[in-house]
Amino acid sequence: MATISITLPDNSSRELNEGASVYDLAASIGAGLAKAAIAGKINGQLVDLSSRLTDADRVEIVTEKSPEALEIIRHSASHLMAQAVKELFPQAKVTIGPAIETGFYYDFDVDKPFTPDDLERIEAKMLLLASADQKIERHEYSSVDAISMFEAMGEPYKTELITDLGVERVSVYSQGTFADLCRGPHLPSTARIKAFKLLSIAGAYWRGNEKNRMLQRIYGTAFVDKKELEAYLNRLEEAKRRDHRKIGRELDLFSFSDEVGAGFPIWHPKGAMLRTVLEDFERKEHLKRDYDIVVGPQILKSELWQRSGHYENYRENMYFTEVDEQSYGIKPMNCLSHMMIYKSQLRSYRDLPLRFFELGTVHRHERAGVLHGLMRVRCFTQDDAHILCTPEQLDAEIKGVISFVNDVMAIFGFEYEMELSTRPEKSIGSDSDWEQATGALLSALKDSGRPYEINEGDGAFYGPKIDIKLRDCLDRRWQCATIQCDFTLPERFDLTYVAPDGERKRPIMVHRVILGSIERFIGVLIEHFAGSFPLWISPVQAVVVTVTDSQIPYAQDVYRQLRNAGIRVERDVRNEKLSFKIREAQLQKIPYMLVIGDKEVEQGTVTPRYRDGKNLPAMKPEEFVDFVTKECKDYK
RNA sequence: GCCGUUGUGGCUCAGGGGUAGAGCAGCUCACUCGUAAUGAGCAGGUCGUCGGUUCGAUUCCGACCAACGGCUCCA
Repeated sequence: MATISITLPDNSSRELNEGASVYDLAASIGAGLAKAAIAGKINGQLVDLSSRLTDADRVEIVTEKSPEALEIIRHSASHLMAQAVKELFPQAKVTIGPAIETGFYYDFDVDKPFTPDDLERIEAKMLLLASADQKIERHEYSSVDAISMFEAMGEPYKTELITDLGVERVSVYSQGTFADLCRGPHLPSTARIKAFKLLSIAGAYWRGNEKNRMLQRIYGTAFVDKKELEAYLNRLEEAKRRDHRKIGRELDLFSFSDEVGAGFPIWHPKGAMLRTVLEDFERKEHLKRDYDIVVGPQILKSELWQRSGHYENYRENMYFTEVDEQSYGIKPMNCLSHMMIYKSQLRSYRDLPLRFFELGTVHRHERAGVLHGLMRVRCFTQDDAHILCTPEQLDAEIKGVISFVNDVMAIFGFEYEMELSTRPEKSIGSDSDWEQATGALLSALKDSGRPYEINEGDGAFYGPKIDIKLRDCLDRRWQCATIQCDFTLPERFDLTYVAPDGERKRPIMVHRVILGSIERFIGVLIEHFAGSFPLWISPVQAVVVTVTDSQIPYAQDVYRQLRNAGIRVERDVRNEKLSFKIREAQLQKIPYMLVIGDKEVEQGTVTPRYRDGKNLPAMKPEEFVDFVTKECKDYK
């Protein structure tokens, strides 16, 4: 019999009989590997274990430990779920069911939406089908045959998919009585799906288009083993515990009220203090980097919004009001007053770059279904700036913004990722504008030395942009900072500067935020720190607690002294046991509890207890002031 | 905006066609206490809003509002 030669990742080679599969290769290496194998990679291409090898292939065995394993397991789990649904609800039409970052989902077209009870039944069925050890087999068909096959099965979505694929041949994976159009690869058997859980039901549009029919989506997750599944489910629980809406209420930071209106947070004293600290920080950091602080009005004449194009493109999201027969638009963005400040005088190239910074509060009428705590609101404050510069300066300005973002994220301890979005199909501006701006963004990204991704065609119609997504301690990503180049506004408002040669030229405008919105950023901070904010941003940094009533006069003195020194201190001189007061301060996540008993009164000291339970040595109140001041200066 | 779920005192939740309960929080009193809950008593709700069915609705039905999980959109 003829043999073929296969090269392994370590560059060693093996001889196998012609027609051997990936599995045969694994088996020839070792029984253990054959058992652990779940798929293969032939010349870099993921394939099933049953795939045939040809001479001179480079082959890698994918096991549960491989990075690709999870995706395959989840994809197979989604097929298993579809099979379970079809068995329990034969009238359900299957559509698509991919693996996603946190698990998998499958969309079904059903007359009656699934209920939580259904979810349990489906999961139970899946367990049964998994343990049945059904072989998962791949078959290839011509598209024509596949279409008539799925037609016969009464699966119109599948035939639509095949038609749209526009290819000659498609692959179909089957297990038991269930068959699904799929590229693969998959596990060799359903028994290999060992740890999964269905999580939730949701509506989702067919092909993500809201004009299409709404399908019923079931989300689930799957892992290589039960232990990892448990770990993930625990992480979900932890996220629930850290939910900023819950902690926001517990720490009395903010609230929402039906009477005020959906999406309009009201900031309680402690939340407002937290904001104030962040805003002061921002002003300081912007001034350091040669930004000018500006302030514009909350409402501007509607004519101005017409000129900017917002009226045409953004009207649904805007609030309007009319006074003295004059229509005004409540600003959804801060750019217009910044434009007008630029235009208030003749600008020379010597004036540029101009960097206008505003903690601008904007109102946007977001669709009702998208509101989410502080993460998505209808009234929020952006740390917004518009940089107006010459084309030659663009490069340095973008780099400056990225290094600004980098500095700020380091202070808060966030990791982040960057994405460049390039020219979309519908866009304005010349080719050279786009080339230059995209080039500037790209070069700044390369310069940053950090990994970045490119989203082809995902930019705004008015210019390319960099989105920055920070990662919190649970590895979730949040869009906060963005840097956008804008060709429209300078054009529409006819912004110019006088160039060295005396010619009028058009400046380039960069729109950027660092934290994004104060609201969202605070939401992220709350979840990241689970409410235990670093000392420098804690709304309450310390609380003076007395052991008994006899220490009250001294405690009042200490409180006054710290307040006067600018420490955000509270006092708890209630007639309660110390342990009770400690507990309350602990639940409020106050960094320092300054315990005052007879000993402290005698010595004129306080004994700070940190919220981790450890005491600092007793110290004079002024020493504590120095300590906190120093820590805050270092952004601790 | 769309699909689904939910809406009972400040918070967490129980209950259910005959106008409502618990714990915590609050208030009062006693205890004067050294690092995560001292005890006792008191008070607090037109059961999201508006309609309908009914002798009678907080409970059943409908509409609206809001929240929650998603979709779409986004800082």
